[in-house]
Amino acid sequence: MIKEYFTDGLIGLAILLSLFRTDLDLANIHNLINYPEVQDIIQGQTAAYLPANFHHLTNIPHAFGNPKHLDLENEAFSAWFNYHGSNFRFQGRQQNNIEAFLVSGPEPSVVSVHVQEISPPANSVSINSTSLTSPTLPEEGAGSFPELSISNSSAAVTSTQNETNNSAATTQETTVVDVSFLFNSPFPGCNLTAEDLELIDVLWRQDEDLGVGKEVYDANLRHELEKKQEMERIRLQELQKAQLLEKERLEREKQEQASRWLKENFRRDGETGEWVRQNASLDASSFSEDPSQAQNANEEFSNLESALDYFFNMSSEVIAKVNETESVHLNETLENYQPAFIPQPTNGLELQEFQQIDQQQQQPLPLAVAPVTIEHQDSLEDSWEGLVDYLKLTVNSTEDSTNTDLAPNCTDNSNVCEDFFLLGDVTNNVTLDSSSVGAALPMIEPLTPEVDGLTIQQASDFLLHNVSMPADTMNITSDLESDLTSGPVASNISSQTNLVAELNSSPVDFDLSDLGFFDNLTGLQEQVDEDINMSEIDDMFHTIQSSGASLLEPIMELGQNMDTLQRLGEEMNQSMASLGSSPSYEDFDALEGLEGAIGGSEDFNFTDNNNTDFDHLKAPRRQRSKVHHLSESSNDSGFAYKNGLSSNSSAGSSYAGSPAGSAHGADQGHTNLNQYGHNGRGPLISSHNGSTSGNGTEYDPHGSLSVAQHQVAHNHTYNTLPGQVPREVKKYAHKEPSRKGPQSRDHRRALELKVPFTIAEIIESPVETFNEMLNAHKLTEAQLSLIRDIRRRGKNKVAAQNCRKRKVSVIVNLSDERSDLEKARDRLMAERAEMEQETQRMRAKFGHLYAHIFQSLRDEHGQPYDPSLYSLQQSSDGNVFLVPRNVTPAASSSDRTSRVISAGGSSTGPSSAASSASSSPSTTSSSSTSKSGAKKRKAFDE
DNA sequence: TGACAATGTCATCCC
DNA sequence: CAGGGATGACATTGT
Repeated sequence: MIKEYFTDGLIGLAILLSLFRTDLDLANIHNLINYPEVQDIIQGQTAAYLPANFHHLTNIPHAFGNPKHLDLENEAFSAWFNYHGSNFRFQGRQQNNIEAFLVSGPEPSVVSVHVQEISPPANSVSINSTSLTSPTLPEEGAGSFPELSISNSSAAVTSTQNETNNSAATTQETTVVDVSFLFNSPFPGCNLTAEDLELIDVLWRQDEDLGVGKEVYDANLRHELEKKQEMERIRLQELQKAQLLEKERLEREKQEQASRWLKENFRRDGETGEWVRQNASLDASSFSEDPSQAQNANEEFSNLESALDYFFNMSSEVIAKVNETESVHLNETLENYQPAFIPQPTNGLELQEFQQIDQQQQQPLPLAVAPVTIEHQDSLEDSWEGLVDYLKLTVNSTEDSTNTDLAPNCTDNSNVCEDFFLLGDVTNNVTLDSSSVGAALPMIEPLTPEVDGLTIQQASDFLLHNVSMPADTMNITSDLESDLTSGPVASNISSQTNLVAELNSSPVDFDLSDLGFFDNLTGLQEQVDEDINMSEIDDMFHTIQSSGASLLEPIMELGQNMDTLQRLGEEMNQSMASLGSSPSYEDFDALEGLEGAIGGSEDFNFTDNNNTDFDHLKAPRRQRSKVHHLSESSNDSGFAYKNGLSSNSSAGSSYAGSPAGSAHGADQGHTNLNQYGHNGRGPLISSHNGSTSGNGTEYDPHGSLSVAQHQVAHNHTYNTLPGQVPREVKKYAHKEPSRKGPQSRDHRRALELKVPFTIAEIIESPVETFNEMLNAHKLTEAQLSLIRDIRRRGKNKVAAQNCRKRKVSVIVNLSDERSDLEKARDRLMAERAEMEQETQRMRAKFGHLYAHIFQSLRDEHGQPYDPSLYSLQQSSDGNVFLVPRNVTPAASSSDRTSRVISAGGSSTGPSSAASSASSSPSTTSSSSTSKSGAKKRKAFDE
């Protein structure tokens, strides 16, 4: 509807605004302009649906190179506008009132991360009102886009200055406002006045205050940096490829050697497929555990175990390669090929730590092999059995990715990682040391080919977020793993996740994670190391279950947005539920009772397979019971229920015709409901004759028709032992004649009137037969009436019985549904509580990390930022920004922003004060309290 | 003997 | 339209 409205009514206005390239706020046009339709028209198709995200500077360098980009919050423009006292009212977009963002440049410290600032002119104290923002648009070129310069003075600027200004304008999201229609004096060639430069300098100084490096703004510097990094990346990739090729070649050779050795010394049993030693003389030598035998390549396979072990290791490596993950298997191979994988020690400390990790990871392999090989070296049989056992063990360990082998090592590994993080924490610096980054990359990249792009991207991106977020992701992953481990997951999954947690060098503990989180601000190697683990985890989960893999998908994306933390928890819980981590054991209660009640029905034996899948269990159960009930109802009474109730209430048909159900006495009557609840749902094997009358009364037809139709051995003897005769059967068997009632009355009357048919014949015979019977005999009117009444009453009696059975079954079903719903409710409530707990935990962790990061930030004076004035915000793409909080105009007098603005000369009082009262997108509600008309977004948020 | 459950019967609706 | 199923209401029977 909105679209229609705008396309019909406001399209003209949008086009006009597009021509003006302004977002003048005339009569609340501001709101209209922000509609996507209008933005679409003004800025282009894609820009309209992208929120003006000013945080994408590095990722989208030319996000604001859009010549149509609207920015009237630019304070310079505002100053100009206020100076001219225009009637126009410019309204800033509150959600864009980001005044600062924290970046960390390649310089080793925050303070030094600054651009080569342009020395401001001496007369820059007050900005000439006519010097407006730079309208330059580097993308468009100077001449191709004759933008406004309000200044009529076409002050000559040097080309260098112009270029610099272009860069500055680009990165500072300079307001592009074409107000030439106001002055009819378009600025030719984007030449800037000296005042423009002064303003730009002022703005730059603002940026410097907030620790913005020039390279962030300067596209040329950025491009150079990216080029350099790209070349380095290519070089590393080539080196890595060469190493991989070498490694593969060595592996192939070794595999061939192992195969050759196996063929020489063993033969494969054609029947069993087992490896049998060809020559017993090998026993003594080849199965000894003399370590000296494993010196050369051939001797490495001096015993079958080692050869097969190598094979399995190879298979593990293949798995690892397929997953494109450098997992523990690869680390195992490092034991043999370590020289090929040791990177150039550009950073001694880090390399030392890295090697420590490697050594830690390499330890378990011999530990795992040794006991097995020692154990089976006595005789051929023993060796054979041992081989089989070992194969099992090896297979298991292969499938589990040597989780058991790594188990004793994980703690040490974690400790190493912890130390690793702690070492990184020593620097305690927000910025990235380019040298350390460069040192870390060649170390890690050979092991992390799949994170290559990520690494390079992050190496080229010095924003705080890009180094912090993966760590955050890892922390979450650690939480996930811990939760999975602690959760009631199946044992194998649990072990897998344990392994994942072990493989993940990132400590699960919060404090350790915290350290890891922050240390990622100072170095990339930890992050990349964790990326390795992320890949490992991802692949692990792929190998565990697809649902498990689905767990990690959102996790990987989670690093993009901290807001998804809670969502992750929910997804995690859901996935855990889907994994069967929360099996609904209570659902088996009914089944178990049912199984016991049905007494030998094989259809429900599937409950023995320990299938914990709730849905898969319940669906067949209900289907089968329904099928049985339907057949039962048709068999039992011979009635085909026509109404809609039949399908649902047919469950009660199991109760139909049951002597236990129909003829039990008062002693059982009180427990009817529960009795039916268990008994009425199963496929009842009726032991009675399956008569339609069902309760064995005197006129129970026991007809041949019914008997012929109901040969199914239904057992309606509920709650009776196999050899026990049901009480009701006994009762009716012996007490039928004693029962006084309508049946006997009809029978008596029939006898009195000498009706030549039995009651059963009257009732059970089909209509045709019944009519033939009547026609075949000469019957009086009284006899005919009695016969018809008997038939009617008999039919109705059966119908009443069935009706009552159905009623009971409906009640039972409703009761069961209620019970199920109650159980589901309890389960959901428990899950909810669990998720809330998890959410709280995540919140607490987030708060802690937030505080940790915030306290680590320093301004240009080395002073920490005031948490009351600044806050860390994260955009949707994962960028983390330091943005000022919404402060009151009085408080903003001491604010840096306002200080800069006053130095810029645009001292328009309320305007400048309000300009500092900007807010982040997440605090727009609070920012709405400030004066809306005069708010302006800081120009340096790009 | 009354309460209660089971069952039968009737009336009615509906197919 | 008759036969018969379904069902509410009531009656009957047995415990």
